[in-house]
Amino acid sequence: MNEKAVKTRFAPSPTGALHLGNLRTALFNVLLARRHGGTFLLRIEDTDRERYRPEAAEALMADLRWLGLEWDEGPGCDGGLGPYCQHDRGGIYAEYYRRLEESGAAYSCFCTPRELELARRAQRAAGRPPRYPGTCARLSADQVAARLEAGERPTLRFRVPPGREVVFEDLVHGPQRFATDDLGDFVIRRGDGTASYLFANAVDDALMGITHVLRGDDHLTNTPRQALVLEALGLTPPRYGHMGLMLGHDGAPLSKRNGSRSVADLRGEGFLPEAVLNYLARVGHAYEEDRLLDLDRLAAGFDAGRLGAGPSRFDAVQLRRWQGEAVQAAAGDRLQAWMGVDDGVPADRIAAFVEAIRPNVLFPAEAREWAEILFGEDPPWEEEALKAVREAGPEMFAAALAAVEASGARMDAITARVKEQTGTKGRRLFLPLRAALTGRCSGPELQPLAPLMGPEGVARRLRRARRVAEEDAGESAC
RNA sequence: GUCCCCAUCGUCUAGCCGGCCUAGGACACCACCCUUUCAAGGUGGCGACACGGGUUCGAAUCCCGUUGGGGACGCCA
Repeated sequence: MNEKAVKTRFAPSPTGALHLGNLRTALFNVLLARRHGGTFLLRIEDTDRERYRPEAAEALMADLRWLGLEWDEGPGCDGGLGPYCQHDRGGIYAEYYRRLEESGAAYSCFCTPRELELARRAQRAAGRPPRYPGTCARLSADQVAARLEAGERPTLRFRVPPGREVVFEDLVHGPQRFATDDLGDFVIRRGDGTASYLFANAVDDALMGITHVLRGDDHLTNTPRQALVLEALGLTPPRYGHMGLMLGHDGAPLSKRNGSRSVADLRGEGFLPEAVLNYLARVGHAYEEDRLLDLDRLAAGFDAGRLGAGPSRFDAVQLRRWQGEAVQAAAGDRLQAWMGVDDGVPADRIAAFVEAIRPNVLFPAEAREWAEILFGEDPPWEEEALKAVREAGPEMFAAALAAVEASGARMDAITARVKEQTGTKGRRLFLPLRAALTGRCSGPELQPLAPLMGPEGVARRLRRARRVAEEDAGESAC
């Protein structure tokens, strides 16, 4: 792309939570703008009063901010081309509707939803494509006036010119060509006077100076309609790039059932924004670098020409992989806040605690489990751990206890003593100790864990293990 | 039904104008190494050009068809 000023946008409709699929298109538009030093605009497409949810727009913006996807222009960030909520743009649209009506490019349609539905059903049944039959396309001015007089509330329909071809160059698909004869006349203004998507979205892109739009493949066939509207208005359309949709892990459209989650869900689970971003940036786009990249580097490596045309599937395993990278890379104090273990970990040991468990946790919930294991009074046993302790026998823990009395909570002293007195080594040495101290067979390195628990904590756990091992010995003796 | 899009390892993908591909990487998986445990790390392995025709000296790469998936055809966006 060599255009001077690239301007992209994200234009969600506030009908619900921001989901992974939408977020990905937002991300790519941010990346494209940043890559070229351009601007990224946010526009709220809230023309549908039926589905509009007032809190959704705020939530959406909060989600974008959480991810670091700030907009250069949009709500709360006036660039002189607002307003940026379509609900507030009715006055602007009115002028363009007037022009379309005047030139005959649009006409009033009095068909009711019921009639239209019936017509569509009949067409389908007859094996024909369901398209507006043109019932109102040739109403005379008098007829229209009379029906308006009678109180009918028509929609405004765009008159698709017959026998033409609309051609455009898609950023990811290359040259595209559509016959207007395959397009039915479509509604550009609802009966209640609000603007429909096909109209508002296209007009606003042009009015707001958008140069590039990256959107889902599902919009590819909308493009010729939008191009026609803009052409009739003498406005310049942006260049479009339609990327393959992100599907669920089963290949079906993304839904709750097959992996789709909202940004709010992800945040609630403890996903780090950079993990989400790094994952999504690689779905439908490839990076040379397969390590965690910040937004600037993600932008630097972004190339709209490398966007995939084919669909891709959501994969939770890969998302988790990036989460792992993000946790390892995060600064200690941020991780501390993220873990939220201030209540369960003594203040003077919290920093060391964070570093000790960092390699072994993906989510705050796991951090809290480790806090409970290390600092709780009576941490729970895992079955395998209990087994390991019983098999080890009480002598091992007695020896460990002696080491703690002599040298404190030091793993090296403990293992040396136990090895010396019982002759165990390797897995048979470490596993029972790990089990005794943590109640688990796997986890963070023991070396830094012991000092965190302190001599008292270590001793208490060793006594508990010895007791359990003794009970077991007694039982077997019977 | 009409129109449109897509098709490389299990997943994300590299492969853009055909030869440098006995198809590369990452994640996952498996094995080994390392570490007196688990994990991390290191090394290696498993593993794909949907199918059928063309074009060509030569095709994953170009063309056609088949199959499969997706989308649009809404007073949703």
